[in-house]
Amino acid sequence: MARAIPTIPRKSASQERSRATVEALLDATARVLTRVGYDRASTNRIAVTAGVSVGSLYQYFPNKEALVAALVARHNREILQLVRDALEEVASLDLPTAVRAMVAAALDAHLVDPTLHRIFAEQVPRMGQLAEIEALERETFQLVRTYLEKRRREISTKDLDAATSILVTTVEALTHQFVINKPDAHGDRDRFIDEVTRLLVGYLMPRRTAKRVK
Amino acid sequence: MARAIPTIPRKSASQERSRATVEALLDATARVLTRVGYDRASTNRIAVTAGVSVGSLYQYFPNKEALVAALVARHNREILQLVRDALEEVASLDLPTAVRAMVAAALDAHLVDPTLHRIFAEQVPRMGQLAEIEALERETFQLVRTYLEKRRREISTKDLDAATSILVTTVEALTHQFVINKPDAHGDRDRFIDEVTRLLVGYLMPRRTAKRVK
Amino acid sequence: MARAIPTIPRKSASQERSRATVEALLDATARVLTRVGYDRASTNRIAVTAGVSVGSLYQYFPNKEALVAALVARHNREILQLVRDALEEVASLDLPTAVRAMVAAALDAHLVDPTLHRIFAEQVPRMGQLAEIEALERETFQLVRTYLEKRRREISTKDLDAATSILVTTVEALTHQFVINKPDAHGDRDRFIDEVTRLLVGYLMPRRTAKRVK
Amino acid sequence: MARAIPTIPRKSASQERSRATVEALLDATARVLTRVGYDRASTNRIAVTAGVSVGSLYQYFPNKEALVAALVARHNREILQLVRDALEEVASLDLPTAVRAMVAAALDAHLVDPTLHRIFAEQVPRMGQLAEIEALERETFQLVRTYLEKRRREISTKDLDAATSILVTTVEALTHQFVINKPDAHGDRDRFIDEVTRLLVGYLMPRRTAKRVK
DNA sequence: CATGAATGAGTCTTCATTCAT
DNA sequence: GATGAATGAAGACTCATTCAT
Repeated sequence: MARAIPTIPRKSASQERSRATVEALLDATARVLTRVGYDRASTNRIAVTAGVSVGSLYQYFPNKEALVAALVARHNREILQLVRDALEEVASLDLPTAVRAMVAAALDAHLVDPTLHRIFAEQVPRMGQLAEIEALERETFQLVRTYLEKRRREISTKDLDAATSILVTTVEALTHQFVINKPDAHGDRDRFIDEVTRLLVGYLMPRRTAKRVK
Repeated sequence: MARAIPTIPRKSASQERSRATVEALLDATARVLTRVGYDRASTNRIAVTAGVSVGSLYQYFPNKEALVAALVARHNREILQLVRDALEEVASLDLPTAVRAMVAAALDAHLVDPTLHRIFAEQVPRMGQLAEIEALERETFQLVRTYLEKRRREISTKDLDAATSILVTTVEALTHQFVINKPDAHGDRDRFIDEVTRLLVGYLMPRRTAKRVK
Repeated sequence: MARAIPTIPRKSASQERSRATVEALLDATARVLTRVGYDRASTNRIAVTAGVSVGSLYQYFPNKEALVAALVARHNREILQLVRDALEEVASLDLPTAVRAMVAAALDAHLVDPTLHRIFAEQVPRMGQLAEIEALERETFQLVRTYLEKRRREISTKDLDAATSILVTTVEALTHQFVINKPDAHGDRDRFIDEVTRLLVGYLMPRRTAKRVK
Repeated sequence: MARAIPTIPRKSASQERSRATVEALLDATARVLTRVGYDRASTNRIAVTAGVSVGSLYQYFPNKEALVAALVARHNREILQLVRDALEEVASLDLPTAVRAMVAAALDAHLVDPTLHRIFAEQVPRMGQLAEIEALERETFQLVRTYLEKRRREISTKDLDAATSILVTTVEALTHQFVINKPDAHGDRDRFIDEVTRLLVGYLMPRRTAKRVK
């Protein structure tokens, strides 16, 4: 019998080419988006920037929105990974420390590509309906909720869903606003994290302070 | 002394007609925006809806953005008035009560025209540069900050700017999210206000709980 | 009292301008159609040929098909007028003479703009659903049927609908084929008319021959 | 004399595969044509439907038109066979019976694949220039003409070419119209055939009636 | 020979804006 | 000032066809 031919599942040449094209298109979309904004980002321009023909663009994305949505999804996936890692690291720590770490992680997440993030926030029409994006939001929710569940006893609020929702929304909003308004406030970073942490910890475990005082 | 010339600013007939046209255009913009969305809202369509010719539209607004910006401004002005009134009413009340009232006011504000609000939030490209809009945001900030200043002694945080910023951003984000996700959760309303109030009061006066316990 | 100002309903300037634009567009469509065929006739090319902007084209016609359909309708209307006139002229003549005149009229109709006619026949996708075109076909049917009804006693067939249908279809098909295949057979024209007349008269009044023989 | 080399045309394996691919492509073309119409029938879609790559399609057909032309040709060949068989069967019968049989055959021919037939008639740009299609038309003409020639003495018209032309065109037009307008008029079928037969027999042998009357 | 990713010229269509009336 | 017909740049998208693998 002949020597076993290595057939480890390898992407066929064409599959790799496809993948490369898709990546090039997403990169180009990001570049064009940051350079000229959403409205002036045409599919033709994106294709040219990607070094690919418009036809190829439409081979992989049915329309402009889908293209941008895919980019958003990719971006969100990266961010989600940061959040996931952060939560994993703090899984065993006490709540205040964990919250602080999470806020820091959220801030880092917002700084992955701030320009792009800003574009997404300010210009890209919300396509909440897009399944993938919603899924990512739901996963973030779940990750946080799961963590809170483990710490349930330390938390005063009984409605975990509400607490999670408030947590996620608040962190997102404050982080976002901080990054938008102080793009280079390196010094303020820690103070900002302190404040937000205080806000959230005070919400989740108000008794703590009380008991101590007693 | 010369006879007082009546200079009480009185709109001339044509001035009034102008004003009416402008109002009609803004109303039409709102209607078209909510009906077909930002991208498909063309100036021609808006003009037709307003019962006015496109030419007239351009008589009053240099371009499409200015038109939308004016609508946003008008909408914000209404909302700001609600906030102003609310703050005035609670000026003398204690902080928890005041915060609760403000959250309620913010919620009301978001419910003035939820559909339009959603469109603004999700579809209208942010025109942060537009002077008038920025001014309104600044005024909101100032109103809240002024209130906090009066209550300074009850507040633990020393950095009032930071506190104001956090307050405004958080209330805005949570309120917005609540309205978007639960367009008809009448029952949840009070629980929502409770939670947000607790979050913010806990942040502004953490000692309170402690002292009481003692 | 001042002299009565003549207010005979006259097309306003803009209405006339509109009408002129539409006419120019239809003429251009005909020209482009005959020059490059249906498939290569683009709306942009038509607009340029008409000396009008594409935008104007779309002001009056929602799409290419509508434009072509309007042209077909205009062409059919001209042809229908020929048929109508011919039928009116022969209304009082005996059937054989009338049929011959009608065939001649049909032939003339097909020669109004043979190139265009050929394009319509060979290249333009049938849009049978278009109301106007169907209406014209129905009117032709009615005109012929009405004539036959008047001559009912001379006709052997009892089913007038069937007879009309056969008449119209046959004349149309034969005339069309003659024009297509012999674009310049001037001499054959009379012989052709003879044959078709014989075909149809033989169908409508077979007894005639018989009686004569007796 | 050299040993006879077996040249009996035998399809090689690959030749058979080729043939199968071609058939698959034609079938797919028919299916796509009937499903989405001519304009939306793209070569890519046809290839996919045929379970073949676009590249292969172009291996066998130089362009889209050739593909459709081949399908038309195949369809016409089937129809022609029906006509041929019908004429063979009636070769020895008297003219009225023969004509009736032919009309029936034409009707059957039109019902082979009415949807496809309709598409050809209404949507496919005439490609009269295509040699094969013209050849088929000429053969139909010849078949009919040959039959008429055999029956020459019974026919009054002297110009056999003209008679053939009129016969073929008329039958084609009437049959087509009948199929298009009454897709399910089972009952009318016989009456229709009667009428058309009467039309044509009356044309070919007008004396007949006369004689009878005597 | 088969494959199917890539191509890109060419379409249709929209819409903010202008300007003659 | 009002009107609305006209403009035309620009964009989204298609599809017959090619060619590297």
